[in-house]
Amino acid sequence: MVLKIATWNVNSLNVRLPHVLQWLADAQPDILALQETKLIDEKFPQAEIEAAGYHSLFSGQKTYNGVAILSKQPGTDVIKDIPGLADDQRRVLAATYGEVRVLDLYVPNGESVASDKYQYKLDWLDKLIAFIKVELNRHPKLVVLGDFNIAPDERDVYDPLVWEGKVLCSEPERTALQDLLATGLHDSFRLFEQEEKQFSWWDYRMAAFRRNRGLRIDHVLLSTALRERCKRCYIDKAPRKWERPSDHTPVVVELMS
DNA sequence: ATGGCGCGCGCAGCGCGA
Repeated sequence: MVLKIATWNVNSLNVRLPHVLQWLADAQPDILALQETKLIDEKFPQAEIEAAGYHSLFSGQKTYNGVAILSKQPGTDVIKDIPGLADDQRRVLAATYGEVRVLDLYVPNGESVASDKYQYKLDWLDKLIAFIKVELNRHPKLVVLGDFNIAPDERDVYDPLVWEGKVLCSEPERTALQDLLATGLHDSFRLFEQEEKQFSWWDYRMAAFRRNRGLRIDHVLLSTALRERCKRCYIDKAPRKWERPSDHTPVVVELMS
């Protein structure tokens, strides 16, 4: 048996619900973590998702942010905040599915390295790392996935010179991601030999997708106990080719269960 | 060299994303 787990920043679930339902039908994931739903909980399309055979957990707000986890089996032990981080922004959702703990993240973008939002991003990542140390002790079988808004290294950037030192690629952000991995997590994409120039996000402008001018900023991180069970990690570019797509596309892992 | 799109909100055009 294979457990299929995916992450997708949908850039408005209101607009992208048909895409999500289509992708659920096509890919049949066991768990799909969403980011940027941009919906208050009262407007979450729970009935439509249930009709597709999926349970849902969600933590949303108006206009911005918002995370959700869709799953074939219901989740338990739900957390909607990093403990000790009082934050109105809905960026965190954790739940347990059988023996696997899932932590869905929408990491702050940061805007630019000179921005207050960039400092907020680095502080947020510090708090996250402290939380993950605790979470890994409680749940050795941990998946941390989502939109990290960090391209881990040069392989993850279409033109490293253009992006050098810029937000999403700056050294402090990359160091924070390395510190996060050092708690005992592994970038599932890099567990395997991969083709070059594979990305999970492409700007809507400049025909960036057609020219493959993208970044790999959406990740599925696995604890050591789950790394051994990971058979595959791939980026599914198909939804990025659909009409009116999100600028991100799903990243998928398959675990032996 | 710059900006170029798409979203929500709300009804014009701006803030935001990455």
